[in-house]
Amino acid sequence: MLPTDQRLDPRVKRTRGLILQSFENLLAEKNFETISVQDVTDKAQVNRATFYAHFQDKYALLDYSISQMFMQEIEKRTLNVCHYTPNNLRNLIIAVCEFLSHLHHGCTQPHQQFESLVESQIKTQIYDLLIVWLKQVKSPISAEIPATVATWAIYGLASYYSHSKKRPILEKFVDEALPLVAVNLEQFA
Amino acid sequence: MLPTDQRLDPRVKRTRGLILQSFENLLAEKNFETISVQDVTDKAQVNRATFYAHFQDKYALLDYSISQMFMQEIEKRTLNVCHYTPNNLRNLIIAVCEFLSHLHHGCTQPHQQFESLVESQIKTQIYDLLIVWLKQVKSPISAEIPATVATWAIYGLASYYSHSKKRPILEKFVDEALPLVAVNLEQFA
DNA sequence: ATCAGTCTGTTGACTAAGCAACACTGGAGC
DNA sequence: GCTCCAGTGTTGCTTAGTCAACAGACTGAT
Repeated sequence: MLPTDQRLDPRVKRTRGLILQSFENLLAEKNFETISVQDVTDKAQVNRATFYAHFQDKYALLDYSISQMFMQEIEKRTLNVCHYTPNNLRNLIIAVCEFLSHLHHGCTQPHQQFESLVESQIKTQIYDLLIVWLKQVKSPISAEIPATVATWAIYGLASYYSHSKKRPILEKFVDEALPLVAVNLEQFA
Repeated sequence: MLPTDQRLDPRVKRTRGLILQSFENLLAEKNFETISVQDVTDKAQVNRATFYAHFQDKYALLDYSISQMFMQEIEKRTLNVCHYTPNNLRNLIIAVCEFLSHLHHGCTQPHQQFESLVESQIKTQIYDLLIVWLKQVKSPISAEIPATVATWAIYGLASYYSHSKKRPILEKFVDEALPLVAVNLEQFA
C-alpha cells in the first residue's frame, strides 16, 4: 500500500511517524471505535487535511499500523531472512502469540471491526512469509495449499492463546501445538 | 529575535524544536566549536538550507538555545510572574547557579566564544527580569542602575560557584552571598 | 422535528521544507 | 606553490503541509 521501502521525503517519513505514534498511544488509552481522526492529528500535531493525504480513513491507518507493528516483531526475530525449519516455525508461532497477547493486553477491549482488520492483516503477512520460506525448496508439491492451512492454524492458535483467561506458559502451549502445524510442512524441511 | 510568543505555523514549531533538541544533545557530546551545522541538521533530520531559514549561523542557534533553556529554568520556578522580595532574589541566584553548573557539567569544555555568548545572553535575561520586578514599585530611584549592579553580581557569583573545584553546598553559598546583592535593592522590597 | 454540536472528507490558496546545485573559505598534506 | 577536502551560506524550483472553509452525516437534547 504505502511505499515504505523507497527513500521518501523526510517530511513524509516524519509525518507518518507522528501519525503512527499518536495513533498507537491513543490505542493504549481508548477503544479504536472511539478514536477520531481529529484525536490522532491533534496528538500528532499534524493538520487533519494532511492525514487524508496519507490515509484514506482511520481504518487504513489501523491496517497500516498493525502491519508495521507486526513487521517489526518479525524482523526483530529475523524471521524474514531465513527459511523453513521446525524451529523457525516455532518462533513464528511464538511471535504471533505474543503479538496478539500484547495487542489485547495493551488496547482496551477491541471491537469486531478492529478484530477482523487485525486478523486479515496478520494472516496476510503470515501467509506471505510462509510462501517465501516454502518457495526456497524445489518441491513437487505447491506451496500455496500448505501455507494456507498453516496460516489459518497459526492465527487460530494465537487467537485462542491470547484470549484464554488463564493463559498457560507460552513455551508449553507451543510445544503442544507445533507438531500439529508442522506435519503439513514436513516436505519443505 | 525569533517570535516564539505568537501562534506560529506548526511546521515552524516542529522544525525549531528538532533543531534545538539536536543541538542540545550534540552539546552534551562534544565541544561547541566542533559542532557543524551539518551535524545539527543531520541529527535533527532537517535540511541544511532549512536551518538557514531559521538561524543566521550556529552562534545564533547557541544564543537562542541558551535563552530558551534559561527561560525554562526561570519559568519552572515561576520567577517570571512575581515581584521583588529577598526570597525571590535568593531563588533567582540559585537558578543561575544551577543553570551554569549544569551547563558546565553537561557540556564538554566550553571555549571563550561559547562562554561569552552564554554570559551576555544570561545577563540580558537577568537584567530584564530584574527591571520587571523593580518597576512594579513606584520608587523615586531609577531601577536601571541597581538592576545593572545586581545583574553583574549575580552572574559573577554563579560563574564563580559553577567553576569552583570543590563546590560548596549551594544553600550555604547563597546564604552568604545574598545580603551583598540584596543591600542594593532594599528600597524595592 | 428541529436545532446545536461534533466529526468527516474534500477543496484551493498559501507557506514551509526539501533538494541539488552553486561559489566561496580555510585548513591539511604532498 | 598546489590540490583536495569538508564545511559554509545562498539560490531557484519542486513538493509537502497548513489553513480555513465547505457540505454532508450522525447524535442527542429539547
